[in-house]
Amino acid sequence: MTAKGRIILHIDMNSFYASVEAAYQPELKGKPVAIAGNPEERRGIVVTCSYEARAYGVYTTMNVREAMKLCPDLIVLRPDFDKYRKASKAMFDILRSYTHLVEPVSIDEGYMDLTDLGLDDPLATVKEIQDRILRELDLPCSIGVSPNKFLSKMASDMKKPLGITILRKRELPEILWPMPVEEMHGVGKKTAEKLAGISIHTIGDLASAEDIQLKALLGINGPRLKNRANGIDTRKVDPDSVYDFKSVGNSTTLPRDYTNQADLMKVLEGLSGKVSDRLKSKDVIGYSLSVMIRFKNRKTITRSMTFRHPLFEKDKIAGEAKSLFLKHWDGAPIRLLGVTVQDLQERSQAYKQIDLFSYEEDAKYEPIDRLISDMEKKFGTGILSRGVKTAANRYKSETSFSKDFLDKDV
DNA sequence: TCTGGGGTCCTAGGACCC
DNA sequence: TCTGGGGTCCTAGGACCC
Repeated sequence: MTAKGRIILHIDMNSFYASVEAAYQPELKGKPVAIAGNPEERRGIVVTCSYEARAYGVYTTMNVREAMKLCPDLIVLRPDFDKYRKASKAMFDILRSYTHLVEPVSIDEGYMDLTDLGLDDPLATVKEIQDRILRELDLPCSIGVSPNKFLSKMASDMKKPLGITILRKRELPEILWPMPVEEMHGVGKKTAEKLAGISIHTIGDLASAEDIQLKALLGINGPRLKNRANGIDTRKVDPDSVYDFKSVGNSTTLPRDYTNQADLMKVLEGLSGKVSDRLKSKDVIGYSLSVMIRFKNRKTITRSMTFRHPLFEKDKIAGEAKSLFLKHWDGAPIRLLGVTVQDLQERSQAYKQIDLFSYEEDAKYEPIDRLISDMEKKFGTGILSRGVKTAANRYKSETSFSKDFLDKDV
């Protein structure tokens, strides 16, 4: 049987932020470098570090002061995301010069599908890609090559930095199956613990586990992980997936725990402003809002609300975020606040809905609960029920929210 | 080891509809 | 009045990833 599998690549930039800094400042090369927040603040943690720093035991999420104890010569730089975004774009431009089937996953990694290029020697092309990124941008990457996304992702992780790893299906028993199951992409600490409970310790154990048992333990994720362990993954490389944002949020750990309401309101305003700016620059609007609250003891809650009218203006987002926060705050010291807008839609798609629902000036921008109570006053209590909410959502893009709509059999 | 900020996807219960 | 089954929406939380 001829191998008619696909040729999927996973490109993973090596210690990306640190490498970008070294590309800008060659004197950093060969030195222990960490990108981190301010060590004076509790936010001061290592975001990325060079391989030289890792040799000292420095790792991502480590406190900067901890890191400097381990490595006194550590060069600590503040992150410069504009720089990283620019480098990322240049990197993806190189990938796209081969095929449009490039799917960015994050700022420093992505997938490519080379199948349809009909290459005689795919490996030569893979080497060329790695080489060009290194020569043209001065940035190292590791590349995994296999018939699907999952295996390529696993493969790119196997040789760093500057590795190229080819993973063929027939090699799975030898290469993949002996690995601890927690090294599988998609298996974290909790899942690994659960799996250990039914004596699954390696990827091979998972590959031969009972479907029913996995489903009972992990839900639909169980059989999916088992498939991956067997090298089965049918996900396509989708160049458009980057444009499907599901949410836009900003959060911040406060310099100290706050209890003063005015201070907290200021923070929420700042976060709302950032979210609003980002929504506008992406040209999207949202229909629900959630506020994340982390207390002194690190316990974290989220409180959310769905709206009839789109959110994108700073004042609107801030107003709703504040009232949502105040509704659930008892004065306890706060460590972190976050504001996120979800249920996004392209702004161009949204104009008609704004029109449909502005049947009444003061109903504009009201959350549905208030809108409904207003309408009950107008049309009588009997006519409206909770079901109207569901129905309104179902029909929101097809019909107008008017007396006509209320007369419909819903 | 006591720790950031950006996300995605899944689960589960209550309320409701048909 | 009690009964069932399929489904959606909303909210909250958890696991995971980079």
